[in-house]
Amino acid sequence: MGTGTGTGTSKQQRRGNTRQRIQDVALELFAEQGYEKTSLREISERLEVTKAALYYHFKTKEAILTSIFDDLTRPIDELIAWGHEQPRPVSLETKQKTLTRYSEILVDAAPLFRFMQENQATVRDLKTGESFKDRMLGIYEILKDPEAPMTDQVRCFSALFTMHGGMFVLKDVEGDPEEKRKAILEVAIDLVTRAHTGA
Amino acid sequence: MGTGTGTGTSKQQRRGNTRQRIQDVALELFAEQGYEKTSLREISERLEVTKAALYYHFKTKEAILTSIFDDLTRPIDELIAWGHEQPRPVSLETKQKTLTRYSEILVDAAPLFRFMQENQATVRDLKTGESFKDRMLGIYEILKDPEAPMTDQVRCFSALFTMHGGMFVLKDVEGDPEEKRKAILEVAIDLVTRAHTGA
Amino acid sequence: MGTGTGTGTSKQQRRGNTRQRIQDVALELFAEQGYEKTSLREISERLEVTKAALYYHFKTKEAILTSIFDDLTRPIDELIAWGHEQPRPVSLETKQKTLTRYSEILVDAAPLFRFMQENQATVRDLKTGESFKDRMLGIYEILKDPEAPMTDQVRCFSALFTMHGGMFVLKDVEGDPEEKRKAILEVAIDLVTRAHTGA
Amino acid sequence: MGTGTGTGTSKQQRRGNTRQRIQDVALELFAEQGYEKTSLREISERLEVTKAALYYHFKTKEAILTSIFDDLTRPIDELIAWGHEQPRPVSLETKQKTLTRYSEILVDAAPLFRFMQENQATVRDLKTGESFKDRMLGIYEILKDPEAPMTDQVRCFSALFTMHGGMFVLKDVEGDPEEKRKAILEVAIDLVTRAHTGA
DNA sequence: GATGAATGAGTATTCATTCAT
DNA sequence: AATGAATGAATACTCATTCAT
Repeated sequence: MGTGTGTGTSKQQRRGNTRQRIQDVALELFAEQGYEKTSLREISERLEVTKAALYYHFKTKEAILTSIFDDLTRPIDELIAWGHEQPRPVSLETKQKTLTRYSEILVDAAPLFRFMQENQATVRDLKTGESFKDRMLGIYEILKDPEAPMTDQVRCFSALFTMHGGMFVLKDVEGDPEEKRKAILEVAIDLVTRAHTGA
Repeated sequence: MGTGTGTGTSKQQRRGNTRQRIQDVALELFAEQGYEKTSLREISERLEVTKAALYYHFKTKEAILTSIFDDLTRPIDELIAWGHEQPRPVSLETKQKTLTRYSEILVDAAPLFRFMQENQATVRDLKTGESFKDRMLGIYEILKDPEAPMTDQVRCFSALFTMHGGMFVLKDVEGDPEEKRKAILEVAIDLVTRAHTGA
Repeated sequence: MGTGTGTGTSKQQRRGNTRQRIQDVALELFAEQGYEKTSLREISERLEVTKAALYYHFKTKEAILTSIFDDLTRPIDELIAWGHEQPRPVSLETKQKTLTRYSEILVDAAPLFRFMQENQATVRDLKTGESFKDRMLGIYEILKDPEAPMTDQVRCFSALFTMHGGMFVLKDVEGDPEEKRKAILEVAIDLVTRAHTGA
Repeated sequence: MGTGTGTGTSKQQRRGNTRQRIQDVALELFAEQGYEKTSLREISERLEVTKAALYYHFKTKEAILTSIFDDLTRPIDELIAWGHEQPRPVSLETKQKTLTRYSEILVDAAPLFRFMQENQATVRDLKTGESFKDRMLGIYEILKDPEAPMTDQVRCFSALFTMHGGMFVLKDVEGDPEEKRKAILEVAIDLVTRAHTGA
């Protein structure tokens, strides 16, 4: 279904979508080696353009990163917005749905999340980074019950950590990826359910 | 009966413990700003010595980091060793004890763990980093039951993530630190217990 | 009709030939002070560009040196190629011609050869250095007669050493340069002739 | 006849001859890698002493080199002195004897001469270096005949170059070392003889 | 006769960024 | 839409040397 007839990406095809290609390659490298350790030279070499070309499309190195975040965090923002529109107190069903959708988002944006987890120190003082923590707290707001005891609050966080961490460490464990994702989701939902019902 | 009456550390006092001081300052800065973003210039300036002095005590920048790890990961290695000596199948009690001790270790070496969590991308390709993952899997080995269903395997990982993540994110939540630590530990133990009993 | 009427090189003129200028200045300094003792700072200062500019044109310090060699050793390679195409056994005439041409090459690339002679220790473990020895042996291959007694073999080497050494030490002896070069060439040819005829 | 009974050099043995050992190791390394590229750290590590110890025995790095030269160039100075005492005009016999003795000196101090040849650029601006050139000219003074034509002057230099160069390049040629040395000496003597007789 | 600790000046190299074309 | 050429500031690291002990 591809438009190209030859192998690889022809110069023709490349025209007009360089911006996108920069983002793709950058994310790939950032995730692989970390933000600091990835240089613009590396990115431009892999794209077979000059460093200066990157500056035509983005004002700074940080702007490349930020733009990637912007594209990919939109679904999360929508999820948060949706959650916050739901009637209070938040129903168990809504919480479960939130986790389910979050799990899907996580899979779709896996490289970005991997990057975020592994580069917190760097990302922390990017404006974008700030908002990541906020987003996590945004999801947490949907799940938590302010009246519940501390252990149940922890359970809600735990559900989130389980999903974040699980995505990347379970690679080292045998088993079918989709099955693993489901198991992770199940544990997360279980945690939140128990926090909700106070079981 | 200390010799110094004034404030600050006199040059006298400093003699002989420079190595230790380098490690302290380095960890502080690494945790604050990340490994890559911390330069040897910064470390040496804060210590009021020259960069070259750092090189008298450590062969490379990485060696500074490694030496800090070596000192602080010993307790974990001991815990793993102890766990692996316990009779198989591992009793629930042993698992609980493991988590409890791990929790204490985590608190003691908090800055190091914060650093590790936030600099995974960097730490990954340090030999030392390698071994961190191994250590986590080492603890996991004690907790897990290879026969148990996938969800229970996930619960064991979840317990670990909860402890790691909890330590640092709960800062942003109100409440007494010690109480929070206990709540985290409780949730972790609960997860492992349920995995163990298959409840 | 040059654009500059004043002394020195205008910035206009310099554009586009920086690479060449780096090579010129570098060779000059390398020959004057040795490779190790010449720093990139020195080169860049003399060129009135920044050190980073050097790195735009050459990947490393060694690459500067290598590039100079590449340009200047081509004539030698051509001479060797020519020599090896000649019918065997090599005629005396061919040998004499080889020395004559070699002598001219030596004069043209005098600073480079001076540099090589005086920096053998450094140049030795550069790939480029390797090939210098090979080149010398390449010329030697044309001159030598494998059946001849050891003394005659030595005479052939001696002819080469005489030319190499002569170029630089005879500076300290009175007399017209061109005349001296001719005398050197004559002695070299004489050595090879005697080796050839077994006189 | 050695005093030690064990293998290797015991600490006992080492006492009192550290100065000598420094010179030995230094020359070895200087010859191997060049003067600039050999650091005092390297020397001290190979000797299993501290860098500071070197400074107990020698005022500077250059002083180590100079001291080595002083020890080893004495024979040459004696040869020159002897040569200059001979009646003028210098007889052919004296010239031949000079070359013969020079050849022996060269073999004895081979590493030093190898070093000198390969590090001329470095050695040039050491006071010691100056004197090396002077020494070579000193030998040349004995061999040359100021009235002789330029080609014969060149022959005398050529004899010297042949000996210097020959020592090190003939390594790459098959044959017995002693036999090669003799062949080299023979060629050198032949050159000087022809210069002397004007053949 | 030597060490432990440190310094000051230097090195090659890399990076994000700029700008005229 | 992109390049070629360059910069300024930084970085990790090395070296010869010093000096109190």
